[in-house]
Amino acid sequence: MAVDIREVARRSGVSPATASRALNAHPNVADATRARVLATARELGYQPNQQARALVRQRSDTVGLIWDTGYVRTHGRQSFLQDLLVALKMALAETGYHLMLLSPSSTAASPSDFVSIAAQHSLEGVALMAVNAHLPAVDALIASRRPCVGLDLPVRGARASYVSADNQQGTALAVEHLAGLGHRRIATITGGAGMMPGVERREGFSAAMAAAGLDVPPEYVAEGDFFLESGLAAMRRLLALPSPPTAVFAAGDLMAIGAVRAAEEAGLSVPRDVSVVGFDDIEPASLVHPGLTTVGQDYLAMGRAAVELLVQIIADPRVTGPRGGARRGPAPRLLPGRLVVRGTTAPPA
Amino acid sequence: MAVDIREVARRSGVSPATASRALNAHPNVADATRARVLATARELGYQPNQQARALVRQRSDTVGLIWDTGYVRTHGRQSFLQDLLVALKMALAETGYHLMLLSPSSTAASPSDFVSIAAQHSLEGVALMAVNAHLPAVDALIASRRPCVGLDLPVRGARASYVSADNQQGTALAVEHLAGLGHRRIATITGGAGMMPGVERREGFSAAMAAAGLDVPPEYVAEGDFFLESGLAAMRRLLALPSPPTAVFAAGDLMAIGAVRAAEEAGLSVPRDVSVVGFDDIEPASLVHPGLTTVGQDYLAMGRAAVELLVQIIADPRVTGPRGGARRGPAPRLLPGRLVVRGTTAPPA
DNA sequence: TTGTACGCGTTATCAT
DNA sequence: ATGATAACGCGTACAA
Repeated sequence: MAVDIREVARRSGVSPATASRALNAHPNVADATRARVLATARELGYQPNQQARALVRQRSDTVGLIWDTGYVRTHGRQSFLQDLLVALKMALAETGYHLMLLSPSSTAASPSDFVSIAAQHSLEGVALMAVNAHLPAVDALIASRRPCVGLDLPVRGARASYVSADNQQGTALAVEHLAGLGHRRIATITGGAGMMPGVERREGFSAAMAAAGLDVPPEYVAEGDFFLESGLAAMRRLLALPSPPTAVFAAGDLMAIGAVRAAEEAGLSVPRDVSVVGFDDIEPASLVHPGLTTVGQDYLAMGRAAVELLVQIIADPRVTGPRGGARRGPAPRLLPGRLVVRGTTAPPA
Repeated sequence: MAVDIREVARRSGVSPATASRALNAHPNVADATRARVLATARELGYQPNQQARALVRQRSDTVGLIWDTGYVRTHGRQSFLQDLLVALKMALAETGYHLMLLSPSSTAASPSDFVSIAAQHSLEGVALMAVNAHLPAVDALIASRRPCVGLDLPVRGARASYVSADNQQGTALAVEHLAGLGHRRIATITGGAGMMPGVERREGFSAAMAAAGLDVPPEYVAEGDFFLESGLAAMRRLLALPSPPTAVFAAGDLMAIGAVRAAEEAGLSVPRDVSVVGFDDIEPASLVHPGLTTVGQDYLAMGRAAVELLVQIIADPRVTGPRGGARRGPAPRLLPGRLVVRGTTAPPA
């Protein structure tokens, strides 16, 4: 049914080798011959078999995505990651790569042996999302020198790097906005301690507050986990404080929305009684009322950056420096956030 | 670097053929031999090359997803589709299939030749999302007899079927809820005319209204396209009517949220002055204030159903009935919706 | 410039 | 029960 390269060759009156060369734009083939082969190929609707191609070329024009969606069952969706996936797909499409979704749990044999998965499919690169960066399986993957790019995940290695929001800058934007409005008692609701965005935004908050000459009492740091409920709970704790904050920076929009809800439940009005700023600018941020003031990430740009980075690492000749060169891969790409002022921030009462 | 089956065979003292049989649980192999092969395979960390495997077996344990995300650039994200993708991925992972994201535009040669794409990768099945079901490329794909499953897309064929919400039932739920509250002047904001959900919910609305003994004047049908802006615009038109509706059923949550916003902009209070019901129960539905009353879809169940359907079609021996049997594939799976009552519905003033 | 022959890693057929 | 051998479809030394 499917027409193979030998058929094309035969109908063109050349050998399969020549046909292959013609089709793959090799230099040493007569123009007339190439034209003839290309013509019959088009005519026959020839499409090279990717399996065979990958087998002999040892590459597959495919990158894999490792994304542990286990949290969905217990906590619900995470919009930003979904947006990111779409962006990744779109950016990848333009480069000609396909994207294969691998499930850490899909290999019954070795539950999370990313190295094997990648090798089995001759993946040219791997993108990682929402997995614990400290997993041995991730270390092993990086050590295997297969091109890797982390999305909001600090993977570094000879052929690995990552993209993420510039959390320091973004957080500073939020704090400056709040301070600029006149707030001095500013608290934060943090993301999970294990995730880079959580950690960096937590640290960025302290730094930005210090830069603004503001104090951060320990009780003004309420721990959350990026999901709605944790924002609700954290805000309740903050509001119960003897000296509650007049503004809150939440490390994620979902938590910020939870915080707003908690404030309203407590009989407060946002932003009159308390201001709230989020991070990410997920779709609901513009839909809730009042609209959430937040630090927006350009997820399409982030997807593009991730692909650029990955392509760059893939293209990089695997030159091992002296002594096997434990060289670092390209520098991470930090994408600046922009402040999106909506309706949850105002000067303190 | 990677260890192949011949290495395993050699170290086990058997031929590659026997090693293959042992590893693939073939019947005719001595227990002792199998044990030995399995042991050395594990010891060596042997992982079969999927390319080679797919090449010779003519199948790849991979299903493709065709999802045209072109709309993202112009209209923005569509949460429900993203949710659906996640569900698909999760369900697929449990069956051992991998999921390959194909971009209609990723093949420079033939822009949307799904048949070729599927053939090139030996895809065992293809899932379709957000593509125009009337595209010639889709017809060709179905005609190629490659197992297909549409997600909210009415693809039918010998080896093709689809899953979708039971739009008739879901819409009836919404209308009955509204009628039960005492509303009689109920309008609808429709989805795109080209998409199945839009069409079916439009028709379901008329049917449900008729069943409730209510009239639907033509001006009570405002056309939208599932995106927020269209909901806003449609609601403005409805409210400008000489005799505006007291309740509105929007075919999608985003449009419903837009409708609520338009009502508020017009100085109306929801649900006191006008009630609004949506469809899908996307994440923002529970986040907006007041919470959106809507017809909830279980997206995880839908993903599972899609995978079950696809697996069923794949497993089905391609028995062609008499005369080449243009038999229909399995019946579509319609998933019932459930009414999620939140804060945008109340009895008419 | 072109053709021959081999190998990529695996499974399937047919002997034994 | 096991082993040799031949595919699967393609790219690429090497020879011509």
